[in-house]
Amino acid sequence: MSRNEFICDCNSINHELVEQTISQMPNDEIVTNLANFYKIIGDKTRCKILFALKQHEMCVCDLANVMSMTKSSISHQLSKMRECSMVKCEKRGKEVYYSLDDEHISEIFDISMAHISHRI
Amino acid sequence: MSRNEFICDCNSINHELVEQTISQMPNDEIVTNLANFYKIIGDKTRCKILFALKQHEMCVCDLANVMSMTKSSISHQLSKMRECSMVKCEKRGKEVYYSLDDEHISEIFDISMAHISHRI
DNA sequence: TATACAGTTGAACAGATATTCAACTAAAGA
DNA sequence: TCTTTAGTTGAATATCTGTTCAACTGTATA
Repeated sequence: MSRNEFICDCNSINHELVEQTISQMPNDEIVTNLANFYKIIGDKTRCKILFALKQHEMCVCDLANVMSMTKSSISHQLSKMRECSMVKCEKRGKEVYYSLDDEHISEIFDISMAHISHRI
Repeated sequence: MSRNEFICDCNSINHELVEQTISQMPNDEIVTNLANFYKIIGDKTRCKILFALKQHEMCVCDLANVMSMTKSSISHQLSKMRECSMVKCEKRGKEVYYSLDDEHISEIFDISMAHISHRI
């Protein structure tokens, strides 16, 4: 990348550092996935759903009552969480039981919780 | 909480589990903080800023060039990241140098990255 | 088979949020 | 002191996102 391709014309730019950082930046797909993953946790409703499912598998009605929200609203959120493989579901009779998709989710949630508690 | 206070009138509710989960739910302040923290990482631009600052401290112009974005836009994002103590800054001459606020941020970012890479 | 129930889904709406633009502050150098 | 430069800030706009509502699917039961 040559000098005049830089978007900002400040004189204080550390060109070597900028170019090195660009070259080390993870590819767009990874960054997108990382951001999308955190966007999902970055919502009170979904945080609480994760916390609830960490305790025990639950059907949509259970979750609706835990959260004091409508089934529809919970179902929409669960759909997003399924999309990114945060939760999995299993239909048993008329009910659909949801649980965390894998141990990773629980772990990362614990670490984050500890991190936050540490800062308050 | 008595039976008729439940928001959803399904017959399949596991009342004991629901009440137990509600009682174990972290208080609202903690959930809010957790969600807000992740909302900040849950954005491509801010993910990239974090990645860049993990490599080295940088001024706003450096970051603008790394990201190919305007100084104003970067500055707005840095402001949000400062608010939740993700980054800190230090004015030296005309420039303002930004860096990650503490080791926690770097750690949690690494863990998340490993987690995501694992899933792709 | 008809009905009730658990859950899903798409459209619509309201509130949140990222970027742009222009005006501003503060520091450096002429 | 005047000008330039690095960065900040508030308002405006466009886009995104969470919840609601109503209609729908599939399963259980009377």
